Amino acid sequence: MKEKTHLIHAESLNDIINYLIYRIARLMRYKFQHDMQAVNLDMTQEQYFILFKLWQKDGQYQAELADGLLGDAPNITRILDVMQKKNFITRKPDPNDRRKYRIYVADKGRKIQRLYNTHAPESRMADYKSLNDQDLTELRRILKTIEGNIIKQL
Amino acid sequence: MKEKTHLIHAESLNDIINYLIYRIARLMRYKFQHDMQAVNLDMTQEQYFILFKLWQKDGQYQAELADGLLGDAPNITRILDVMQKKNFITRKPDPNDRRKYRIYVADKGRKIQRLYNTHAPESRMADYKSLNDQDLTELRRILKTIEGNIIKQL
DNA sequence: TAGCAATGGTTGCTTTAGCAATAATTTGAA
DNA sequence: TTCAAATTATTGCTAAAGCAACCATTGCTA
Repeated sequence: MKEKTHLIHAESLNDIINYLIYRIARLMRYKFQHDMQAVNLDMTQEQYFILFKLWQKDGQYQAELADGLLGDAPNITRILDVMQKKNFITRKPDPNDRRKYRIYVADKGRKIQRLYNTHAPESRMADYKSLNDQDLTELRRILKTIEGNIIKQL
Repeated sequence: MKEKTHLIHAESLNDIINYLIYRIARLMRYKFQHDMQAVNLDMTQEQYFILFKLWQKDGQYQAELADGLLGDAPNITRILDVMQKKNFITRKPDPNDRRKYRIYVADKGRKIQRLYNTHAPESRMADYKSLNDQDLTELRRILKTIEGNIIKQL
């Protein structure tokens, strides 16, 4: 028993990467929610991700939004339901294919874009304090590698 | 405009670290679920985290389990409800303080410990393919740094 | 062209997660 | 000692997430 691969047999829960990721994902979500409330916005992180996608390309189909691992179709349906009620987005039926809906950013969705860009950076910045650009590049590389590995196994 | 800090103003959603973490957390959770089903176990990742904590120290109070960022008290209550129904754990009232309950691993919880240790490693290993020990040490360091930074802001 | 498979989206069910409020017990302070 | 404050756990509410089943529409093919 010389081979103690700490890849897997972590002694403590705190060294298990799944657990680290799980906790940090929750923390980020939690902090996001509170940052939003601080600027009087009732928006979740997931809703923000969808808005971000729409800012990049407006009028996407729901199926497109569900791609990129943002959840399955039912999940998107329900998140959009909430976002529509809040006037973040609008659904417009596609004239060429009556099964489809195109999703557009609505008034409040635009307002959020401005608000977020002016208020969020300082708070976001603090999350990465004492880490340099190389650290974050490394982080991205490693996370994307793991993501790719997992997807390959599904 | 020379200062393009890619810390914050990521061009693409895929470079935003929150999003990367969010997606990978979901992927891991998803994969965990399916790995469990492959060995005929109806257990979620969260339930596993709680079991892991109990394997390390049996008979913890619910409040202790809620610590370490495993969710707030109501969340733990409900997860334990499910785990109790499945005979993963048992709740025993504390004789010294009638508000408290001690949580113990039950039969099926032990069985899972054995099963998981025999079946999971290969699958878990594949997640980190093409990453070496130094990468993972770096990953832990960076994630823990971010976690610390976020906690400081709450 | 008639029928069947595939596609896009929705609805119902369960679990996780956070918030607020509540109940029961213990602690602490006047 | 008595009464208020803190602690422990629970319940109700809403949102997110995965699964299965479903409906309407489109596309394909026999």
